[in-house]
Order: sequence, then C-alpha cells, then structure tokens
Amino acid sequence: MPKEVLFDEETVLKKATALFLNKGYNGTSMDDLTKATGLSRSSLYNSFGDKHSLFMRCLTYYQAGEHGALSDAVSNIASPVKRIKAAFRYLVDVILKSGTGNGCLIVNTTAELATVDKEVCEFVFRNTDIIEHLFTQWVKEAQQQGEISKTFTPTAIARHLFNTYVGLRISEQSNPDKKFLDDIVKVALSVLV
Amino acid sequence: MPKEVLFDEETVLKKATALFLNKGYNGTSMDDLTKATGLSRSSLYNSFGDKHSLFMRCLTYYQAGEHGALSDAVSNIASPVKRIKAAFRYLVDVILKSGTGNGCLIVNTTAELATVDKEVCEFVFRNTDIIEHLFTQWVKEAQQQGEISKTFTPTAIARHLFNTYVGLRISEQSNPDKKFLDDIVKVALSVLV
DNA sequence: CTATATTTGGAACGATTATTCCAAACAATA
DNA sequence: TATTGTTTGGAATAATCGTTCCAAATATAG
Repeated sequence: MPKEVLFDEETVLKKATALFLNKGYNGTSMDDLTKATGLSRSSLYNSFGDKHSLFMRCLTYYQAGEHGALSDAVSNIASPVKRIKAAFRYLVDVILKSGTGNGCLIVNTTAELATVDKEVCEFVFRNTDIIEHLFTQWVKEAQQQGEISKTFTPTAIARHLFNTYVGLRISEQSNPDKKFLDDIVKVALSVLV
Repeated sequence: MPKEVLFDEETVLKKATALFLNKGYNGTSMDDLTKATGLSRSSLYNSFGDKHSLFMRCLTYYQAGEHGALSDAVSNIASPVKRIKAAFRYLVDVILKSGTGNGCLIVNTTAELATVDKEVCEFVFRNTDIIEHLFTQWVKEAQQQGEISKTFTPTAIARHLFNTYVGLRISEQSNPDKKFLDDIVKVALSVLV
C-alpha cells in the first residue's frame, strides 16, 4: 500500500486561499504557495494539479466556507427581514474584525479574471445565481408574511442586495471604515419596508 | 534640437488603459503593452518610466475620462434627483453598449492591488473621496430643494450611491444582463424619496 | 551639410514564472 | 523483513517576466 499523505488537505487549501485572497491569482506564484503551505512543488502539483486547478479548488472551498458561516450566523432567525439585516450586520462585523481589508475572493476574482478565464466566468455566474436565489427566497418570505411591501419583485430586491454585498466587498478595500460601511448598509437596507 | 516624439501620448495611454482594463495589472506584460501600443520597449520606458508608472498614468487618465464623460452626460440636468437617476441610467447604458463586461479600471484595481500596493491604495482612497463628495453635493441639493426627505444624511446616501456604483461594476462582469442591472438600479435608487 | 540631441528598434540581461522530472524516503501489505 | 506504490524534496527546464543597454535613425539648429 502507498505511503499516506502527510499533510491535511484542508489546511493547505485554507492557506492557499488566504494567499490568493491577499495577492490575487496572477499576483500569487507557485513559489509563494509552497512557502505558505509548507509543501514542496511536487506535492502541490501531485495533490492539486496545476496552479489553475488549485485556484479553482480554493474558490469552491472559499465559497463553501462563506456560505456555511452565513448560514450559521442567521439560520435561526425566524423573521426574514431581521435575517437579511442580520446578514449584513454580520458581514460588516466580519470585515472589520478581519482587519485585512482583503475583500471577498470571489468578488476579487470576478474583477481580475471573469472576462479572460472561462472557467472562472462560469463559476462566478453560478455563484451570483446561488446568492440571488437565496436572497429571493428570503424576500419572498418577507413579502408573504407582510413584513415588506410588494412594490418590487423579490428578484429585483435580491439583485439589489447582491449588488450591495459585492459593493461592500470593494468598498471595504478602498475605505475600510466602520462609519462608511454602516452608512451603506443603513441606506441600502432602507428599501426593506 | 532633439528629434521629436513620433507617437501621440494620449493614444498610447488609451491603448494601454484598455489593456490593463481587460487583463489587470499583473495579467498585462510589457510585451503585451508594446504589441498593443505599437511602441518599442525603449520608447515605452523612455516616455512613461517603468510598468508601474505607466499604470498609474493610465489610472489617472481613466479617472479623468470617466469623470468627464459623466459630467457631459448629466451636467445640464437641473433637478438633482433626475441628475442622479440619469447618471445611473447613463452608466448602465455605457456598460451594455461597451459589451466587453470589463468593468471599471479603478474598481478592478481596488480588488487586485489595494491591499498590496501603497500608491494604488492612496489613489483609490482619493477616488472614493471624490465620488463621495460629488454625490454628497447632489443629495444635499436635492434635500434643500425638497426633492427628497432628510431621513438620511447626504453623506450616508452618497456612500450608498457609491457602493451601488462599484457593485454594478462588478455585477456587470458576473452577470452582464440588462434586466439584472436595471433591477439593481431601480431598487437602489428607490431610496431617493 | 554638419553637428547635436533625442528617439527608436532590437538584442541582451538576470530574475522569476509554471511545470516536469527523478531519485530518495517512507508507510502499509504480504 | 521484503516488496510495493506513493509521496516527497530539490534540481532542472523552457518560457516569460520587467528592465537595461547600445547602436542606428532622425529631426532640428547652426
């Protein structure tokens, strides 16, 4: 039987993801990745394929992590409007507590690669769809329970919420200030009436 | 007297900017730039310094161009609320007409370099401030003329508008669809009452 | 026409890029 | 313990990176 793998795959993904998040895809070299993960070149290639494959793994790993964290933060909130507000308060909280101002890997990747990398393009499109549907569900709930008016369609409001999210992920990098982000959330969520 | 420069500096900047907008800073090589501009390496270095200097020139060139285009599009609109709405309609129009889905150079650069490049960081911070102040002026006007309520401060609304703008510049890359962008604008600007 | 000053093209540079390769290390089975 | 199959580290690769350098080209001034 083969020698077993000595490293924890998730630990490696976590460190690689942090690196990509900080320096971007093109700004991160395989040398950086070996140093950050502690793995040698061959181990990295053997376990994750080439740089692009590793990056795609990081993207899905990051996506799952973010989605899980958000679920944990708001899943027990019954009121859909309160759930939406809590989600954005949670987001601002995470941004300020991380302190790095690195933004979101998926948003950053959209800006860096969406127009030149087909695989990335498909990923970010799917991701957009997933978030839009999640928000749409929440808004639909809110309208059915009479928490907010039916002036706009659930989809339209969901898209606005998505846009507010990605905006915040850029804004945190150009002006990582609590008042700035709070102002954005306060006004953006005032449409939920 | 010296031999005069044979190329038009603005034409070169325009082509270099288009390249950076499409492929990002790290994704664009000096070789790409020589091919796109038609200039040789030495001419490029001689006239614009190194890659980073050329990039900063492109950033300010792009900034001036965008600001000028926006001014031209809305400066003759007396009503501040109509002006804001026209600005975002103009933006969606530009996005759809360009068809490239490349987003905004400054937003993309924020995502790619803001946390690792001090000079870029200062630039995007200044840019954020400029746009915030412009929007703040418009909102202040609107409130003074009674076009919208004073529920929120002009700054808070301006920050929401800024956030909506950068969001749109990402969203256009993840889902370049007219209905999608129109929904965002429609809901986001519904706070102007 | 000559001299001058600057640009220009292209070769050349060392550093870094992503990737491959191979022998040595090693854990699990037989 | 011997064998097997895989991982591992590090050297090696070819390509590309940003940058420099220099001789040739060229427009102006004298």
